[in-house]
Amino acid sequence: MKIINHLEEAQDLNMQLNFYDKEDQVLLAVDCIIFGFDKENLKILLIKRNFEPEKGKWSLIGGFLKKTENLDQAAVRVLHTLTGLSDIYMEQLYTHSKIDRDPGQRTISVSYYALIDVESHKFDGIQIDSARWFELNEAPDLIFDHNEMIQRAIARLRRRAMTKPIGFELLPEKFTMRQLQNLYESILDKKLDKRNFINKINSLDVLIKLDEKDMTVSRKGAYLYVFDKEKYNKKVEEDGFIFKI
Amino acid sequence: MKIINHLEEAQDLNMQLNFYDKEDQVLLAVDCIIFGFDKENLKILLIKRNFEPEKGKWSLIGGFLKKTENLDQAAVRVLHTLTGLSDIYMEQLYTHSKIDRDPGQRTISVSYYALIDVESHKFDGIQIDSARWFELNEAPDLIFDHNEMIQRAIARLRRRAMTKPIGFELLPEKFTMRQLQNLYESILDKKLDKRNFINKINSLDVLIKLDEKDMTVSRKGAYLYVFDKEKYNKKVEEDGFIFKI
DNA sequence: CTTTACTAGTGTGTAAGATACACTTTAAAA
DNA sequence: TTTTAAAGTGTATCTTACACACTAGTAAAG
Repeated sequence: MKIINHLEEAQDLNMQLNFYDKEDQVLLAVDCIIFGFDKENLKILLIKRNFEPEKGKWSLIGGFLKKTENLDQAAVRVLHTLTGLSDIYMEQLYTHSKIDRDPGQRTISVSYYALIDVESHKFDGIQIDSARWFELNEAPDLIFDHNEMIQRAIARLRRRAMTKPIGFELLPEKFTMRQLQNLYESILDKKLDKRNFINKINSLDVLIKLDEKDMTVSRKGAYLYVFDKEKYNKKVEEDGFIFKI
Repeated sequence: MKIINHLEEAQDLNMQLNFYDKEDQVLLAVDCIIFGFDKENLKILLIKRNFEPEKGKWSLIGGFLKKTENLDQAAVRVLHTLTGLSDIYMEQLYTHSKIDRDPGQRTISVSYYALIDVESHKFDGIQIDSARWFELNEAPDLIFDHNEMIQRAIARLRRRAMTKPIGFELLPEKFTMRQLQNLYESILDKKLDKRNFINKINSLDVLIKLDEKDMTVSRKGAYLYVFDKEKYNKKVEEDGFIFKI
């Protein structure tokens, strides 16, 4: 009967599915969408490829997974190798597998996004001559499916930033309310009301206001704040607190 | 100087990263977390492995990616081959790459979750003798990192169900308000207030109330509804509507 | 035919949170 | 001392979330 046939068939296919074929091995790549914030605007770091295929075109930073590491480690290694950066917030995004996404060879790529504060890392070696920061809406056309990866990364960053305190990864340790607001305005791509924003942030009660001012922007000077990570973690553990902007 | 050295080093490594090695090719698997709802409870479908390694243990449904398909296609194929199901909602979740996750061989696995209505698919061939539905909290210990995959899937389902109308994938085409509420209570694992739930759903204005009752549960009978997908899509496009429970 | 039993169905008041909105303060520079 | 430019601050109103309890309808039992 149909079900029995299907059953036998399924068990056969089970075997087929699981007796693998060396032929079906693939190359796994990791590509990093690196977001940076320079107190004004949200940017992404791109490099001009100095190797084939697509030499001379702009692309994300990427590399291949090695047998001796997992994907998170590969992402960290790739980022470090090409930019000198380490100890950076990274998160896996999505795995891209269109058959001809890399015309040279069958490659599946796992995208990661990273968040860094541009100013604090200015001299970490990001000045590979071929690397450059681009405004989100001024990024050039990229190779393969890298544009799609960036779109996904932006969407994810937007969602995450609304419910997790990942924004602070993009700011220096000490920051002003205005910088924090600029950051959220960049991420969400819309203007926010100054008073409402400050009221909301203060009601979350996870920032420490310092007795110190940033005098570089205004005459009056703006108080500096730091994110109180311990307090935040404690609130999350104890009351299931959600950081909600 | 440091930066110049780093620059040269980086370009060298660029080459290293991109002159790939056949040695670094890996097997890519796909594993499916299949959620089902039977008008009462949320369940997952597991199979007892009839092949090594870990023969006899429970696991998710899975298989290997072939050179001729992308990951979405592989997930659809694996699901269809092992259960007979087709035309099912699926979404990519996460890529698992711990080095020893599969003790037999280096395998990276991409997890997908699928949503189906158990009743409507009772005779689609899910009765492979070794497959069974489990309540979420009664699932046995699974092989490899499959438990972790399920936890991630539950978390994702919870978040998605709050902002996208994917819940309807788990219900028959026609359903009662009580079934819809049961579904959300199962997904969120908490009781909801009947009146508030109905008020909220009605305010979303994407259901059509039929002139037809389900008489199987109560004497009075409960009106049946269908999800108006066209109306929903139109609202999303025109006003950026968000389905928010 | 009447009663019983069982689930479906319905509306409002209150509290909390979101939003809109404009003037005063501060300190450096002119 | 005046000017300038950004920082900082509070309240009223609207909207949304939540708590809450009784009536309606039908089939089955007596």
